[in-house]
Amino acid sequence: MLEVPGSSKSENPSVEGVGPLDALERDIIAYWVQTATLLGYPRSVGEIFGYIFLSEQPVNADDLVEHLGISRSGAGQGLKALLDIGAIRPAHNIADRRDHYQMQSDLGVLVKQFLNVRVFPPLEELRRQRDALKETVAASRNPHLAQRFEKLLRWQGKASPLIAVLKSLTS
Amino acid sequence: MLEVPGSSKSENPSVEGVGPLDALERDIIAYWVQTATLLGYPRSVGEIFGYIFLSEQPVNADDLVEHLGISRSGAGQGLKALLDIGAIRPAHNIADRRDHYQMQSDLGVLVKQFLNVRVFPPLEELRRQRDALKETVAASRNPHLAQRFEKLLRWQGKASPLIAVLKSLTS
DNA sequence: CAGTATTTACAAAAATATTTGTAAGAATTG
DNA sequence: CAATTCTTACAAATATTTTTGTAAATACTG
Repeated sequence: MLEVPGSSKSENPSVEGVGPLDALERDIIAYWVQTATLLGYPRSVGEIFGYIFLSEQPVNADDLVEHLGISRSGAGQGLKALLDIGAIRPAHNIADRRDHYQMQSDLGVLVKQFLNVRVFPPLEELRRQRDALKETVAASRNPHLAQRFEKLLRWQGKASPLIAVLKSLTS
Repeated sequence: MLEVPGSSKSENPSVEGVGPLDALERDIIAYWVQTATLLGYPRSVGEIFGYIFLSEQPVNADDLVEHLGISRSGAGQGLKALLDIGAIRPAHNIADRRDHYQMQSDLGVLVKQFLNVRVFPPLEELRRQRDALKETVAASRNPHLAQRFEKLLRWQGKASPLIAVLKSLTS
């Protein structure tokens, strides 16, 4: 499923293309797959990022198809997902019409975009819903529910400093 | 799929058991389902927590089967998952042999257990893998890979203050 | 300690998410 | 601006996760 990125056969002395370097590269990709999984991304996204992390040159979708054995559309979608969170960035001025990408070396950009795209929007959606429920609970004149929501809002209050820390990373 | 928790028919004046209070309760459970999803838990876990959040009395697995329309084993597994992260706690001294649970009102306990059970272990596993890869990369004498790992470790350095903040919540 | 009730473990079924293949849409080049 | 290449969108196929049902294990009661 995984081939050697970046280096051509001539640079890789291992027999049958399954030498020590390949094993290391597989392990590194597996590491990124785990990282992606932890962040809620599918395996393929981790593989793609791993491949780009390994590759010395900017990478295009067809490289991924060829070396990771995934479909063209899977490659496209994965690249889009990584671009969305700023994990990779377009590499310009390449003598090839196809879009090429390379690793985003600025961690700040990655964290910022990830928070803005993947963390804050669902969090704000939850806050919106919570606010709406709070109104309805108040109107319901149900003392038990009112008490539960008091607790919920106290929780929210305690959590907000932490969210503020994250927000500060965004600026 | 959802029935009215806590309150018996006599307390609930709505016709056919589908009055305004029921709608609100469904919405509140839906809120917790979304929260659970955000944290990587399946729908059922969110429903169970929502039901316990709503319920005035401690809840047992059969209550969940009856009111949420889930299977007995699903109820058991969901309760276990919630117990693991400290979202609910056992309610003792109940005149019933079955295990009863209620909402964990101490947010501190919840955050602490959640971090210890769900966040830190996979993070440490990644660190372990990263350290192992670092060794292998150093041994490989591949300058490009070495450079990539330098960057990775610099990233790790920048992220560690944030992890330290989380760790401090654990104490 | 025998009998019953409850919980846990695990394989099968169902539901959900991911990946793929194809076709339509843009963009680029000559 | 026609032809070609590349990308995007979306339905079908595949893979994975979640839920269920049953059976084994454990704990309680009389």
